[in-house]
Formats: sequence, structure tokens, C-alpha cells
Amino acid sequence: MTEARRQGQATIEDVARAAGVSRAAVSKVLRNAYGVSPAMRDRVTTAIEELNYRPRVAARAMRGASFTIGFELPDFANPFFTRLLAGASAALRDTRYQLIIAPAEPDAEEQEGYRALEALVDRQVDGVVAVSPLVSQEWLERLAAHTPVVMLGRHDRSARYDSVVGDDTAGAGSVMRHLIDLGHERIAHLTRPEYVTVPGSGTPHALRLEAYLDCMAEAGLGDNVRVARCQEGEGRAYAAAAELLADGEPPTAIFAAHDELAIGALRAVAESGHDISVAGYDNILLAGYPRISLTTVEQSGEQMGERAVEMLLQRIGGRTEAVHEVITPELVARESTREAKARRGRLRLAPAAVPWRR
Amino acid sequence: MTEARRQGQATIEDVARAAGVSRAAVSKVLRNAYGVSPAMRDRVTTAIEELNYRPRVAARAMRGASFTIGFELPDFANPFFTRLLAGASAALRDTRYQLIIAPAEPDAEEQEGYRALEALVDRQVDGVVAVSPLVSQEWLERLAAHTPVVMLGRHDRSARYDSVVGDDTAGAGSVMRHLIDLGHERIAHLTRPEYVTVPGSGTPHALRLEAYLDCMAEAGLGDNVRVARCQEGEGRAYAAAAELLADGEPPTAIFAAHDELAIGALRAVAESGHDISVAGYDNILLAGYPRISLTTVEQSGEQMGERAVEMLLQRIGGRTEAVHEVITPELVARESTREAKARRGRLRLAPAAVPWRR
DNA sequence: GTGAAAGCGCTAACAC
DNA sequence: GTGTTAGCGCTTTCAC
Repeated sequence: MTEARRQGQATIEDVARAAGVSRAAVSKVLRNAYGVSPAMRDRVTTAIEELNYRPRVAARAMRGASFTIGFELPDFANPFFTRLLAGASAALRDTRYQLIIAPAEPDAEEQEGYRALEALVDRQVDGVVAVSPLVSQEWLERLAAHTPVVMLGRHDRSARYDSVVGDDTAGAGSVMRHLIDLGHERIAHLTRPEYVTVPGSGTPHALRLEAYLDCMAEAGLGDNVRVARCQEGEGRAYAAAAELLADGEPPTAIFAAHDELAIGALRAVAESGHDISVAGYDNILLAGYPRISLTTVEQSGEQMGERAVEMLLQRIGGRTEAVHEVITPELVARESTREAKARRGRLRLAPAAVPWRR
Repeated sequence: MTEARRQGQATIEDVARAAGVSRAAVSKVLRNAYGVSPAMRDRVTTAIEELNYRPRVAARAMRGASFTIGFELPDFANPFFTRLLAGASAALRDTRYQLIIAPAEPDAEEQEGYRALEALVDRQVDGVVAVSPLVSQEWLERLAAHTPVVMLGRHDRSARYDSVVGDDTAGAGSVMRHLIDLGHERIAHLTRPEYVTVPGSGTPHALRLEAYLDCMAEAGLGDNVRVARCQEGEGRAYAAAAELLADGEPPTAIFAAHDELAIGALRAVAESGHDISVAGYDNILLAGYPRISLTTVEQSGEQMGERAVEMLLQRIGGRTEAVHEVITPELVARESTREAKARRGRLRLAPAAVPWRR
């Protein structure tokens, strides 16, 4: 049944027969190789047109390259990832390479990324760019042993694969300092589930969490630490934030691990009626929207995606030493943290009567 | 140079040698085929593990299916398209099939979609789901002659390919009636460039534009018709809307062809200080956000994506009659059109002194 | 300038 | 139960 599909798909053999030449001759025409008479080239190209022939990349790839770059991505709903894609796509323009994207199943915990990455490799891509903070380094290195790999957002340094990563510690630190400078003392952190923030794992969210904890401790606010967690999605963040606000003495500020979560938190805050500052991370388009105006951290996803692809092409081209590139993020202070108010005199918050529950 | 990559990639031959059996034997183990002794199966599986072997889908596909579904998509930045993807992805869960996405270069006018679609087919996908309103029907039918195709958002009916499409005429009509019922007389339409809305082309945006024109005419507002255009992107919509507002007598309402454009228009409206209603189309997540609260039209992208994939799998399974499915959209009235105000007494707008410039 | 032949990694019929 | 064999569509020497 599934076999039905190939009927009608012309092969190089069909073209050769139609043009009255050998398969090799057709191949040469296709590749603009040396040694083809104009007359033959004509006959062949006409035959190709007539038969609507297209060479199969797979068959071609069996000998050489497939000229295909695989991009593995979790969660298309997160606009930051989309920025990465835009950059990658741009870097491949005017290139022989084609971009192919494989979605990793979201919320899949353990297997997140493995399946999609394998799917890509099984399909003969010449190289892979991936956003898979949770995949084990050992596994990745085994992959990188035969297929060029560039990882996005991984802080581990491997000799086998390259990486492009934002300085999450610096970025999260700048957010925290901003909030603390504004006078906030009860700052909560909204992040993803534990398995994404395992201490020492070096995932972006682990580092942001650590920066949060460190900054709180440094500012003598260690007792006010409060970490809320939720799965990906604006709705989930909304629910988690709502819970945070409902419970006893609410925070005066929430630092969300990324903008999508921040947007959800902002919604919960708006509904609650409380005057609570919210900050995010990534500077998605929406963050700059006037009615939202979210304080956040800009990291150029386009640039990161573009660099990743450039590095991958170099790898494919023969480079063997690993390259690790760190992008410096930048705080974008907006009104969601009452910065405007703060400008006219330091914001004064009454000290918490009781140390704020952990 | 590019040849370097394959070294290290174990083949079935390597496994056979390591296990001391024939290639066919390994193949049988891989496919759980009949006629393998437990002892041999053991030796083979160990060899596979040791060599870190993975069968190449491409080589496999040369005989049968690749178990790969291609999804062609323009513009990842548009959240509605992302919803389609989520649905498609969900439909493939628990299936042998893998989803592979190819981005069509945006703003590419003429060639939009062709390249990506070809890239997919060249890579041996078993079937294709595509969002390519601008590709010619003739070309698509030639494609569909050998590869199952399901189109999203095309109103043309072909005997060769299936389609899933929202009823854009009805959806746009409901928005327009809503605006007119609210008392608006100067309603502008913000849509994409001409080549996307060619009359009679049957693209979603052509139909929405036609519905806009028809509704205006029916309501006796034909003289107030005003169509602004911009390329994809919130920023471009912002600029176009700003121009619309700056110029003489501004509209009292803007119907944007989709939510991303509407969001941009909303931003321009907010900055202008005018009290202007804005409506969009697609009901992206953001539209429901309290601080945005955009009146729009809900069409379940997830459902559309899911149905498309289901239909494609049927096609691959052997179905030959074409299926065309129309999804009924639903108006979601929110505050961006001052519906709240309207509830307490009909909104009264002073009639335009001069018929509003075309 | 052109074509024959071998081989890329895998599957499926068919012998053994 | 196991191995031999003949392709799948294409590229690439290497003779002619």
C-alpha cells in the first residue's frame, strides 16, 4: 500500500531512456560536470522537463552529502526559539543547504530531544543544530563523533561539539540587581520543573535559578527566597503565579525564567489587583508591547541561530577544534518593574513583619 | 572535505561482521522479522549497541517508505501557524511517522513555497502537509501525482489533493457585522500585499478582503472603504496603521487580516491616543490577554493541523478520492471593539461630515 | 564526448 | 534458521 507512492516519480533511468543516453550522462548534466556536448545537454534537459524529474537527495546522499542541515527545537510556541530559527534560516540563504526542523516532544522529561535528534541523523543530515539542554553530554559526543553538531544554550564545553550560549548568570544577575535596586525584598522566582534546573547541570534555567538564589543571599534576602515552578506555557505560568499570589503574603516582584512565563505571571498579577513587578528573560516581541512593557533581558536569538549555522558549516567544511561562543545579554528595563515610579524617588516597601515563608 | 562526515557511522555490514552473521540476518533482527534464533538475535543486538549503529532512513526508503511526513510552513513568527504545527505533531504521536518541517522563505512573492515543498519531496517524505496559498494548482497537482498532499488554507478544490480550510468568508463577515452593529461607519481593512489577495485567487486573505468589501457595500458604506497593506510582521503592521491614522480623518475601526497585524495596529492606535476599535483573525493566545483583549475570530489551528495529518495518513494508506474539509470559525468579541461599552447603550459615532476618503 | 560497471546502505525473495 | 542475491536511485572512476 505504502509502496504506491513511487509510481510516477521519474528516475534518472527514465530520463536517460527518454533522451537516448546513459544514466551517467544524465548525471553529468545534472551536476554540470565536465564532458557533455551541447546537443546532449539539450536532449537531457528537455527530457528532465518533460518527465518532471527531480533527483532524490537520499540516493545522492548515499555517496556524498545531503546538503541538509537539521535543526532540533523543543516548543515552537516559545517565540524566542522562533527567533533562533529565523537566524538559522537567514544564514542558510544563498547556500546549497536546506534547513529541516524536527520538533522535540515537549514535556517529555527524560527523552526530550533524543528522539528528534536521532530522527534527523537517521535522515542523513550533514550537520545538526540543537536546543537540547537536557541531553547527556556523553550521548551528544557520541553523536558528534560522526555528525557535526552545534548546541544552542548549553554551558558545558565539549571538545567534540561547538556551542553558542547566552551568559545566563550575568543576565539573571542584572535582572535581580535591578529589582533589588528598586527596593524589592520579597522577590519570587518562577521557573520550570526541577528536572530542568538540576543544580550544576548548567542548563540556562539552572543558572538563572542559581543567580536568583545568589543575588538574594548577597542582598541579605535569603529568607525571602521563594521558587515557584510550572511546565512550559503561558497558561501554566498564569496558574502557578496565581497560586503564588493567593498564598498569604505575596511577593512584591516576580522574576520569571523566560518571557512566556512572565507574560502568564503578568496576567495573574493584573487579575489579582496587586501592584507587583514582573520581569522576564529573552525580550520576545511582546515584551516591548506598550500595554505589556515587560522588563526583561535581551539576547539576540537571530544572531545566535545565525552563528550556530555558520559554525556548523565550518565544521562540515573540515574544522575540528571546538568553538564555544558566549553572547552577552542586556537588561531591558521597562515599566513592569515600576521603574518609572522609581525614577521619581526610591520605592519604599514596608519590611516584612515576619520573614517571608520559604 | 564534506565526505569526512561518514567515517565512524557504522553500517549494517559492520554490525554483521561484528556479530559474525550476514547482513540479511541483521536486517531481520532490526525489523523483528521471522526466522531469527534467540542466540543470533542476542549477538546482533549486542553488536548494534557496541557500534552505536543506527539504520539510515534514506537507504531504507529506497525500497519502501521513509515514514517521514513533511510540513511546509511560511513564517514561524505567526503564532497561528505554530498552532497548526502543534496539531500536526500531536496527530503523529504514537505513530511510526516522524514530522519534518521545512520553512518557506518569507516575503518571497513568486517562489514562496515551491522551494520548500521541493526540498521536502526531494528528501523522500511519504507525504506533505503545506500552507502555501500562492503555489499554483497545476504545480500542486503535478506534485500530488506521486506524493500524497494535504493543503491547509486553500479554498480551491482539487481531485488530486486534500485540503483543510477555515471558512474565511464567514469569519470575516462576522467581524464586519460586529463592527457595523457597534455603529462603526469608517472601517479600514489592514491586509497583506496585493499579490496575496488577488481577487478570485481564493487565498484566505483574498476572501477576507472580499468579505470586507461586500459587507461595507451592503451596509451602504462603500464610499468609506479603505484598504491598507503591509508585509508580514507586527512592526510592519504598526507602521502601516500609524500611517492610516496620521492621514486626515482616521477610521473608527480597523479590521486586520490576522492577529499579528492587529496587534501591530493596536499598538499604533494606543500611541495615537485615538479611541479606535481593532479586530483581528485567528485568536492567537495573545488576543485573549487582558491588556490586549482583541476581538478576533477563532479557528482551531490545532484541530486543522491534526485533521490534515490524519487525512494525509489515510492518503498514504491508499485513499484516492479527494477530501475537502471546512472548519467553521467563530467570532470572539472582546473589548478591543468596545463591546463592553456597547453593552451599556449603543455606541454613537458622529456621521462623517464628508464621505471618508477612499 | 560517452557509456559500462561498481558501489553507497538497506530490504526482501529465495535458496540452502 | 541462515546466507545469497538482486535491486532501490544515484555518482564516479575508467575504458572506449
